[in-house]
Amino acid sequence: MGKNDDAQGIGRSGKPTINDVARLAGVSKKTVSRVINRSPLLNEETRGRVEKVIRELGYVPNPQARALALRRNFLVGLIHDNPNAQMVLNMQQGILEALQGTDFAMVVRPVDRTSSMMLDDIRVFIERQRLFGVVILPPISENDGLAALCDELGCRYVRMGSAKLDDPEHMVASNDRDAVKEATEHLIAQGHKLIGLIEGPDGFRSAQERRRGFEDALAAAGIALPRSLIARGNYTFETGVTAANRLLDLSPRPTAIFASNDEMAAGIVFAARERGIAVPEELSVIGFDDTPIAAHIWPPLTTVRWPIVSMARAAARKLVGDMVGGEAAEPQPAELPSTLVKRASVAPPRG
Amino acid sequence: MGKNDDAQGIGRSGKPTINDVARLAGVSKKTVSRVINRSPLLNEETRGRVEKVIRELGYVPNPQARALALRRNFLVGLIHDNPNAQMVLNMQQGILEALQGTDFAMVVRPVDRTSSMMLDDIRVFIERQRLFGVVILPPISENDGLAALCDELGCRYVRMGSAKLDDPEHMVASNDRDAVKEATEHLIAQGHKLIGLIEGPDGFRSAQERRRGFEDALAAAGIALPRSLIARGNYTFETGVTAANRLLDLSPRPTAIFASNDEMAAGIVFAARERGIAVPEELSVIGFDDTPIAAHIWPPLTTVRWPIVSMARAAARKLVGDMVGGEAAEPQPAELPSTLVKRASVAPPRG
DNA sequence: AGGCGAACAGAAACCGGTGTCAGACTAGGC
DNA sequence: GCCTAGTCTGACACCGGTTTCTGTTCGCCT
Repeated sequence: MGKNDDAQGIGRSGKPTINDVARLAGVSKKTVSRVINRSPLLNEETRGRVEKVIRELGYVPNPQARALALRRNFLVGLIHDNPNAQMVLNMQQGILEALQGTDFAMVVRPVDRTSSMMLDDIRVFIERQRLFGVVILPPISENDGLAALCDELGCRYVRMGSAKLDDPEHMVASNDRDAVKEATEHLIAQGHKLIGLIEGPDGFRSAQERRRGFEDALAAAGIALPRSLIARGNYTFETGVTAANRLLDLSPRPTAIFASNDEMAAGIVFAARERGIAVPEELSVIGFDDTPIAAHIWPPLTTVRWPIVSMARAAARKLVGDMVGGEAAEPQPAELPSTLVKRASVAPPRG
Repeated sequence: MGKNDDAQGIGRSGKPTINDVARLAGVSKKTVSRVINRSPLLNEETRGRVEKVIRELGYVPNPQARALALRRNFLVGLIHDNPNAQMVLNMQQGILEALQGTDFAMVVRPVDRTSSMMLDDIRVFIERQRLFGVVILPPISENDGLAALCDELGCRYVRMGSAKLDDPEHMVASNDRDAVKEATEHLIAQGHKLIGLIEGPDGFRSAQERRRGFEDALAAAGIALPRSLIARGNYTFETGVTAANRLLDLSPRPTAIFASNDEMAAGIVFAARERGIAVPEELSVIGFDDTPIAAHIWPPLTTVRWPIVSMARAAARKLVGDMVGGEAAEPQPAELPSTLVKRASVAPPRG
């Protein structure tokens, strides 16, 4: 259609504005705005014409102006308080994949769960940046106060976690319990009967779910689980070493140990090595997460692969889904499967 | 709707605006703006009065409005293309520490160095978000085209790297060469004479610097360095295994190997373990970076601690330094020292 | 014919700050 | 006392969108 009718092209001094688009398309600003914001009451023919001009001009709406007018920034926040760098980075990757090609960017916000100012800090963060939404990583995703804060601020949120909560709209979870049950059954199938557990910190949903999966498998096999075979760590390598030492002091000694994450599983291998206990010949080990360290120690760890990149992608899509067209708009799953990865840290018990 | 011109406090419906401050302080918007932006031509008495009102109201300028008016967002970007999650996360931590208490937030942008669209993607990223500045991580920090792009876009930048470049204004570096020299001297002091090197990828400044430090130490000790003792990896665990296997096939076999980063050093330990070679009794290993994996494998790795958190903090302060008051405004160093961390992967050679 | 709603134009206000420039007010020189 | 320079301040336009409001045109219904 007619373009450079009367006025020149675009203002000489930079990128095209909404006025340029309106003028060249022969419509009003408001109509262009309707196109951008996918208003439903719009003639298809008009929409097409405007979109054509937008494409030709390479017009991109100024995010700052939109943020000001809409009182909402096109930013999704990533809130985490996580000791595991690989996990956080994988989450970032998943979110960025989902945001690829949209107008959204990601801002990262690590927080300190132990600080009394935490919720206030997050409040300031969300308000100041006028975040569109946030993805909340475990373990802090289990903090209901934070979810309530998001609701109060009108900030969308998706919590990531290890088990489905009541509200699938705000949740992306994995099925840790089933996966750990499967992993434990793998140990049992190898002939292990004296199996230790290093569980995660008290109050963590993931720790609870994984412990339950462990107990499920033992119960199903009719194997007793004395308290003494359960130790607790806080998901760090060092506490894994400590907990492993406690279990390895037992007599009779367990022939296998499941750890609630890979860091602690690496701690088991480390502690065993210090004591001259051979893995997997004298001690089988299974971890959880499948972080790089699992494959990079000797022996490589059998572990449960936690689909965090997919989970993060799903979470981000769930957040921005209805703001963008196409594939992202389709409903995102609330649960993704974890799978057992068999490597070299498991063998049948001796004797 | 909702405006209350009367002398009441603030509109009940939200946070105080610059107009509220102006009205209560009995000055104009512009004067408040001058206070916020630390304008020098301002009566001290007026400034004090306005600051008092700002404090009482808890007023915080709206970042979106400022971004629109200034055509510049209060965001610093982190650009990286890095395989090492721990390093990236440490960088994020350092940057966030420096940004703590300022008006700035951080947005993260991983890029694909191999993509031909990379520079275009980054251009769009910087322009769209109107970034105040970016911190560029190695190895992509060595890309001069990217620095030129930032200059063109009027976006401040700080490159992080392993050696000082010409321009200390845009650089925060470590002294890898000296640190590796010291690490290698440590091996030599233990009595090693047949020392292998697994260097990083071709074209990486860090790889080059670390190799030079290695060569420096050998040359100073009068030890020859045949080509065969040098293998190359690309900073991943897997290539470390491959390179180590090549070196361990040699006869005579090296009694020590220095790897240009910890991932590859972990690969050496892994490969040695596969072959039944005891570390450190039969093979000493030194890595670089001091990532968690260094302390979490057996034996714990002697390595060079790379001060990336401090470097990132310095980089971010250098970026925003003159925008905020206080300590951050003081000039930031262009070089920070790496230090040798002695652990258990080094021992005197046998015999 | 008159009525009605959909689709859009155009103007103006607004979001919450910042730049420009003119004017007021003070101090010093004659 | 008058003029000039320099210091401080405020009115107003502006950044680039969105929203509100009043029309206007057109097609369709009764």
